[in-house]
Amino acid sequence: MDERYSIRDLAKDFAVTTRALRFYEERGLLRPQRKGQSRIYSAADRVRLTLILRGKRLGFTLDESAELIAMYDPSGNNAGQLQALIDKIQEKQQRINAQKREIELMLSDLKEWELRSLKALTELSRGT
Amino acid sequence: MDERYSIRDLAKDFAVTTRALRFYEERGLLRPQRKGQSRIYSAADRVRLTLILRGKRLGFTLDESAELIAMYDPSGNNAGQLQALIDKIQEKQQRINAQKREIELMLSDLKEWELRSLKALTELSRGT
DNA sequence: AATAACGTTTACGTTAACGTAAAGCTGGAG
DNA sequence: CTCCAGCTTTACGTTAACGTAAACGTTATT
Repeated sequence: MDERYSIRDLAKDFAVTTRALRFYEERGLLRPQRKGQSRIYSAADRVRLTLILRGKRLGFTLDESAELIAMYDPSGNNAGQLQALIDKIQEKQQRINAQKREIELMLSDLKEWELRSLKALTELSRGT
Repeated sequence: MDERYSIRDLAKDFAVTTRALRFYEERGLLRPQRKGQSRIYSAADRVRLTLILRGKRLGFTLDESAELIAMYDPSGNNAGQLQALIDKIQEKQQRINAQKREIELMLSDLKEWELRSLKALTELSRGT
């Protein structure tokens, strides 16, 4: 249950480069153990990496993800942390919803134009 | 109806810096006229700027916005252009919807945790 | 022992979207 | 004419998130 993974295992499993993994560590987002000079990743590290990548997909910066992961961490888990985390994520949700509305507006505009130009074309071909 | 605006007018109206405006021009997204050495922006330029900023809010790069604006442009307006534009924007819409779903999942997870930890706390204070 | 296959550190390179600063026109108020 | 505010060009600086390359250690295999 506490499997050990090499850096290449992780890179392969998550489709990222080893450079990225070392970089995340440098930025404090991962803290793999060492066996000699080599890094050894645990299941917990995989969870953290999952969160990092999810953050990226949602447009968070690495610093933001670091913050979120720290809040996720059940070490200093006073309920305030959790609520703060929820707040942060809800903010993001607002932005995404705003984007959704904006792009829906663009599309309805464009489709209206499309209709109009189609009509214009057919009328034109009828010599109206 | 074909008002003329100085670079500072535009910067103020759209809350961007003059540097940004010159940069957009350098990247081919704006083409203001010149009166002597100074730039003179038209209503059409304002529309283009609106599209640029909308693009930014939606997470498009400037290059992508340039492409979209070119398609918007009614100069070479064969209906194919319009459809291609719609397609591109629908792609973006998919991504945004995916983000929306993903963040909703995160939130429901978090709220569930919240519930659990609250329960744990109260039970603990009751000495259960 | 030699080679291959991985891993490590160190460090410079890259792209995007401007920020910031320097230094020089220029048109209008006084 | 003089001067300043506002415009211009030129160019180097900045941040994020790695890419890329060099040079070197380690281990398992041949």
